[in-house]
Formats: sequence, structure tokens, C-alpha cells
Amino acid sequence: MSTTHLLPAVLPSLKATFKRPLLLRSPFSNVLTKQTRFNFQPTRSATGGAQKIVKKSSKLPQEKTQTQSVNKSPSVQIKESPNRDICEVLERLAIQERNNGQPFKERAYQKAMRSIVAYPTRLNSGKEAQTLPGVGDKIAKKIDQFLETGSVEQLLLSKSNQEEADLINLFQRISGIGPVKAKSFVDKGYKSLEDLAKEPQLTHHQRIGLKYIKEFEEKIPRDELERLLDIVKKATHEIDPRYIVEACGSFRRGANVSNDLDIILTHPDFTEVMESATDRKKVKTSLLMQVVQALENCGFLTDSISKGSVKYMGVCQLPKNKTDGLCTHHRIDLRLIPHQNYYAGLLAWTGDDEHNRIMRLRAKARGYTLSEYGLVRKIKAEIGEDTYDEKIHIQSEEDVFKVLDMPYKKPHERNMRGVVKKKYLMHEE
DNA sequence: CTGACGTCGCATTTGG
DNA sequence: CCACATGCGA
DNA sequence: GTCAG
Repeated sequence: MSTTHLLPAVLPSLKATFKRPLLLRSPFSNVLTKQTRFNFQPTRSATGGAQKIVKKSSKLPQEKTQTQSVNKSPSVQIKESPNRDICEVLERLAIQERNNGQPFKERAYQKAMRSIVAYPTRLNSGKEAQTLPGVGDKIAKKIDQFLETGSVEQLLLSKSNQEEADLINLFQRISGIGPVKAKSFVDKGYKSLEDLAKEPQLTHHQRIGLKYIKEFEEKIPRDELERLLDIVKKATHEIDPRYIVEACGSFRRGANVSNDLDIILTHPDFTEVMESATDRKKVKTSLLMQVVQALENCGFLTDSISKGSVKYMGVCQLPKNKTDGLCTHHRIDLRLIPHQNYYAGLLAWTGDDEHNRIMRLRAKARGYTLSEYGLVRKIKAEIGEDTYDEKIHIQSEEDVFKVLDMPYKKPHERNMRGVVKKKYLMHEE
């Protein structure tokens, strides 16, 4: 079955869903089946049955098994912890809080979960867990309850509540649907993705998310990303060789697989100190949009989620290849960054998050502020409490490390997630 | 006890 | 019509 | 929900 062949058909078919819902049943039912079979069986999940999905698709040569969670951005790997069951409980509590519209509680649970994943030995009590960062009173008590009874009260829902929660989780897997919209759609009575496709008030973003729900959840092999990036670079430099184009994110950190393609662009003509705001906007608009248009024209970009003067979000695809013929759709972001902010942006969007956090704390301790917009020194005025900012000119990522007096780290050395584990090992020695 | 927990571009809704 | 608020993703 | 101020 050729995906390209389907392409022209899929878009209209979604629009014409009212008339021909049957057309949609096949692509969606796979998702749903997967869903009910693997994801939303709390009893199985709690007993520690590995929630793994092996991608059977021959498209992906990786025999990558991935723990499938409702999280759009899977946060933590918990597979080989001696406290895996506890972590799964915390993960479910995190999801519950997100569905309750409590993002900070969600993060609090995730933080506790990360601590516990990194903990090398089996926890015997909540008290023991409470020594870890992010684990306080409440979580300690829940861990005790779990260790004693094998479950946590808060997670026990009535059947109907559980069904509702499952549905909210399902809808949130669609890009463009978050906790609020997911709940509102459930309240409106939608029971499935097929139902949802009939909703006339879906935004453009949500339609794209629904259309590609399966493909967006697939990991992208590194070699495919390299080819995608190559296309963007060539197309961009064909317009103007003065563009600088670089992929960030996990790809730049050397990952074998990624979730999406995150590209930043800059051009010497786009600086923050441009005369009139209108001129500036004109330049910005054309600088990013001409790249987008070129990529649309050659069929590389298949759908757009948002198009602004400095940020583009969309969907891309390799040209059909005669050896494997695969052309999975992937999320792609393009950012246009002011020329003098380029390296700060590169650093920030290369991450990872933890590495950013460490560098920003270091900057703060030294009287600087580091962000994607640059490295700024806070200087106190001679008189009074006023401060003013001195922007540090950055010509490379190395410059930032140098100014902050940190040893330079190559992108692939900036994977800080999971490094906590090493800390513990070192501590034991 | 109380506030922070990252912040911002873009699409879309809301309320004048 | 516009200005602001909200939801979302990153 | 947790932590720091």
C-alpha cells in the first residue's frame, strides 16, 4: 500500500467524513485496537506487565521496543529500575493530575519518578523514598500504601470514570488537543477517534494531528533524519547560501532515533537592530517564508500547522524511494533566529533540558542570565538599586562555556537524562 | 505559610 | 473591527 | 505536590 497514493485521498476523506465515515475506519481502528490492548489496562500496568509495543512495521528496521505511554513527550525510561512498579504508579498519578488540569502536580510526580528511577536499590518504605529529591510527605504515604496494599486509593476509579479517563488520554495523543480540549470533547459525548473526526469545530492543527496520529508517534531513525535535513539544507542554500541551517534537539546530541525534526535557521540580514518594525517584519517574513515555500513546492512539506514570521510548525516527508518506498510523515519545526542570537539559540534548542538547566543555574550564579535569546550580564548601577543589562557577544557555543568557566561539552555529551544514575554509582565507590 | 515551578510564538476564542 | 485571554506545543 | 524563601 503506497502512502503517497493515499495522500491525495486522505485529506478530502477527512473533510468528507460526514458522508463516508467508513473510509476512516481502517486507519483509526488500528490505533484503537493498540490502545485498548496495551495502554489503558491499569490492572496490567500496575502488576508490572511490560507495556511494550514492538513496531511490526517493516518500515522501521530498528527492533526498538518502546514503552507506550499516553505522554506525548515520554519523560522517563523506567524499564530496568528495581522500583519499576512504584514508578508506574507515579506515572499514572502524573497523568491523572494532567487530566485534572494540574500541570505542576504532574511535573511534581514526574520529578519524583525520575529520582526513583535513578535510585539503585529497591525501596522498602515511603520514608526511605522521602530522602530523594522531589519526594515529600504525600508521595511517601502513597508509596507506603502501595507497598502495603498493592495499590493506591487515588488511582482506583469506577468503571465509568476509568473509561472517561481513558478517552481523555486517547484524545490527548492528538497533536493540538491538550487536557482542556480532550475533556471538552469527552463531555460533548465523543467516544472514539472516528467520532471526533466528525466534530466540525476541530482546529486545523487538530485535524492534522488526527490525520497523522499514528505516524507522529513513530520514532524517526537517524539516517532518515539526515536525509530530511539534507533536503532542507540544499533547498535553503539554493535560495541563498548565506543561510545557516542546523538541526537541534536529540538529533544533534547524536540520538539514534528522534521524535521530530527541529531546525533552526539564521541569516545575516535578520538582526534585532533593524530600523523600522515594518521593515523588520518584512525581512523576517520573507526570510522564513521563502524557505517554507520552496519546501512546500518540492513536496517536502505536506501540511502546515502554523506559519509565523519566526516559527513554522508542519509536517514533512521524504520523497518516495524506490528501494523501500517509505515516506512516513514527521513533525518538523523551523525557527528563524536573529543572527546575533544564533549560538544562544543553538545551545538552548540542542538541550537537553537538564543540560540547559545546569548551564542557566551556573550563569545565574555568576551574575548572568542565559536563555535562547543570549547571554546577558546583570550589572548593578553605581547608585541606587537599578540594574542594566550588558549583552555578551557570542560567536560560538564554546564562547558561552568559556564565559561561564565551564568545560566545553560536545552536543553528544549533553545528554544529562539518566546521568543521575552514574552519580549514585560514583557515590558507592 | 506562600509563591514558583520556563517562556513564548502562533492559532483561535472571547469580549468588548 | 480590535485587544486581550486561552490552549497548545516546544 | 514539593521545595525554597
